[in-house]
Amino acid sequence: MPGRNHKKLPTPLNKQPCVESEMQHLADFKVGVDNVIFSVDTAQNRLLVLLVMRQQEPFLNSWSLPGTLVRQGESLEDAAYRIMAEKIRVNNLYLEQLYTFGGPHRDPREANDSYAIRYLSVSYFALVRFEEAELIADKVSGIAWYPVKDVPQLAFDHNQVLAYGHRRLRNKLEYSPVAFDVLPATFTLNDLYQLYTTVLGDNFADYSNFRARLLKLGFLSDTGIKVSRGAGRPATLYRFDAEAFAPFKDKPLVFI
Amino acid sequence: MPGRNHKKLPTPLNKQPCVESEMQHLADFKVGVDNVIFSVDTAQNRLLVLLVMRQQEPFLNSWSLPGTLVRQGESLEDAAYRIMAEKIRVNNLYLEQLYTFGGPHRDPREANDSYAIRYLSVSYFALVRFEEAELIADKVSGIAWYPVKDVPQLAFDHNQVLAYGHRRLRNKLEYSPVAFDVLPATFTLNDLYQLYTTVLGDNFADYSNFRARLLKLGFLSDTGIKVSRGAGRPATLYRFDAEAFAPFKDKPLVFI
DNA sequence: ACAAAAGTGTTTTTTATACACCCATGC
DNA sequence: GCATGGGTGTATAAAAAACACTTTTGT
Repeated sequence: MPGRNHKKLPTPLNKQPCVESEMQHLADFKVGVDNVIFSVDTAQNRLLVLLVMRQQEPFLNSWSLPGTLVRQGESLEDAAYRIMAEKIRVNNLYLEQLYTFGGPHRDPREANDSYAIRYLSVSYFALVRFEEAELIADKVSGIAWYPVKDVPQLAFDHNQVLAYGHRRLRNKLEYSPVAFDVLPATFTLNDLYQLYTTVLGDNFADYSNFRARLLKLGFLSDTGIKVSRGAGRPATLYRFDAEAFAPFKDKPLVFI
Repeated sequence: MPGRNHKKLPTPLNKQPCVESEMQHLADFKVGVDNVIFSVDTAQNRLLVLLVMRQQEPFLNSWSLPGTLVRQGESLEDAAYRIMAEKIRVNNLYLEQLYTFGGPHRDPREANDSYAIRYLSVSYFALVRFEEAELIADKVSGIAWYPVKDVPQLAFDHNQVLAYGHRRLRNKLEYSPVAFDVLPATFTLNDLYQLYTTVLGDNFADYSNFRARLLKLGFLSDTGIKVSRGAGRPATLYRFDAEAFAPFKDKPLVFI
């Protein structure tokens, strides 16, 4: 499990520094990139993650995070964007590296003997707008948004990767303005509030205080446009003002 | 640069799913682990990072972060702990994964043609107690604590890795109790305060408020022992009480 | 008219910040 | 006795939390 670690050091093995002759003991790797792609269905207040059905061994016909192996001349980030481009059509997205899982035997393709190629996975975390995201279902391959609450058993250690991504998402939402990457360009304060409650659970300020706090920060600009959603008073549409937000960057600001 | 990313997706290249025939286009990797090892010299109020002088090409005779290549059957974390054990003798340490740097051409051993082996680096972040850390200088290899303020040009992209590690250290210190892994088992509140100012700069609460806040949290237990350091009133030694801290775990608590 | 959704304001409590002051020791 | 580092308290400002209330729409 990634995260904190407190351990005693093994007793130092008074060994020689790494020399050429040791080359043969080094592991050879293929490097995979797996994306944890989140979106929020504001209509149904559900946090979703994108899963694909595996078309090949190992774990044929298991759901898994969309992933790929890194190609020659391709950076890790390139690979992560390639996965996105293959699975989904979006105009905006937020993407950052998550964690690298690299223990031996995490991939069954690694034969039992220790001379086989190792498979290492660098995971990326992505956030896209649900409404404008168009899934690319190439031929019969399964691809679907799953509510994170009921994801099934996944291939490899992907449940663990997902759990880690979910934790990161919660943190990101609290400490940085990623929310505005998932919402449409203009949104109501209620949309924003729903997003927060959906992802974080409703253990934070009530709507009235949430509202007051955010407006005081001053990086939401009133578009003047009102939109009516069924009964009730129409809501004003706001727009995220990146320039006005700039001064808050890298501050330990929390806007729950 | 690791961190936030907003990008347009490339236009989706309507390609086939990854099949066996593509195996030959995949990159082959050796995986390195590099550790950013910090300690704090409380006597001189300096934040230090451990550097080693490279004994081999590439970057022979450049300072670099201590690192190694991952061996067969060894996990990434194992490799990180092995580096520690080879360079330093300590009783306690904090260690966690930092970031994975994996672009092509980040290592000059990668030949110019794109068919060569790629070198990927998984960095780890470590924190040790300066006073009890004993450096292991195997034969003539250079190894030294450097004040982070004046680290020289390092091998590879290690200056970048260090910068990222430094950022993580500052965050960790603010949001989690790592400080108690670097301090001796018993310490004065001034030791703790010095540590914070050294790492974070003194842009936070004055000593009196710092003190009041921490004591109110209740996870520092008074040992009753007083210690005198030159002139002035003797200070009480405190001990970090992990059990009393437990309820604060995973809370968005900030104790600056 | 009234329910539903949006938006405003007020009160109370808690936390942050600044700073004044007392305490114990070495020299 | 006085400089030095350790420790306590108070007064003020700001932020968080709770919640009552008004406004504007659809039906």
